[in-house]
Amino acid sequence: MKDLETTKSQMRKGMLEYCILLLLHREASYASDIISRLKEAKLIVVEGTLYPLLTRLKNDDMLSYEWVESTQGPPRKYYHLTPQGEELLAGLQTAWDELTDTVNHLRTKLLIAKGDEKNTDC
Amino acid sequence: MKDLETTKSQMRKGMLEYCILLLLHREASYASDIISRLKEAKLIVVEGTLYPLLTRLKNDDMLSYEWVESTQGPPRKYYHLTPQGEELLAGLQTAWDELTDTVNHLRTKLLIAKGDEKNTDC
DNA sequence: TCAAACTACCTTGCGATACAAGGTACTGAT
DNA sequence: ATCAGTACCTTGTATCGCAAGGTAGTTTGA
Repeated sequence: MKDLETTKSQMRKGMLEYCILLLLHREASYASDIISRLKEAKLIVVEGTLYPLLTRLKNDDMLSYEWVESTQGPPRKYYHLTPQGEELLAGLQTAWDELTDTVNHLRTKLLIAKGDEKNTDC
Repeated sequence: MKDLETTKSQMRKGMLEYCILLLLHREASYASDIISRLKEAKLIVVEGTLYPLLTRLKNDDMLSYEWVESTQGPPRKYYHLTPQGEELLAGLQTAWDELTDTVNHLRTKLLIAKGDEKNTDC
């Protein structure tokens, strides 16, 4: 039964963009490092997902970057939020809150109504 | 700037399946009614989204349905959860909780670290 | 010197999803 | 008989995440 895994994966869609903006809001970072940080936070992301996403955000003027030389290995592209990116982050913040409110509302209204029938305060 | 709308829409992916299982967990229902209920909960879903989703869940034995005659209009397909569907719902419940925990963790760790610097309890 | 390992960049092709738009069919009222 | 209302469903398009594969600079070690 692979459907649970599929849907769990689907649940992450869209939130990745939000989480990446969150990470970059604090401080500039580069792709490989972003992947490591998200993995620490239990959000597995791979290169084939992240690079197109960063490019999209850059093309929409939400991010910009500078090349920074590294003492070990090739140079790195450090991304940071533009003012527009900060606005987008604020908007996603609100969207995220509204969405969780909606789902939790549905949940308490529907699940408790069936599972927890001891509540007879009507 | 259409990117916010796009991403808000993305944030809903995967959660629709969860919300629909939530609705059907309480009582059987049919497609048009499910759309109305989700709209009340501020989750806009259209037919072209819902019908394929219901079919997918039925083909995976998460849902089953019966035709029920209506006093007004054509007969309706009333969907309800199978035992497997109940298991899936429980799994999605856990997945949802873990995901919101992860995101909220990232948020308090990163946003407050920058915006709210009065917290100097280190 | 040359090759292997490491790091970091990026692209291509696939499957899954949401949505817009359009189509079928039954019912009841004008 | 025709039109509005309800409920079903399908097709085509765009987007997204991911697996897999590719490029290139740096360091290490034989």
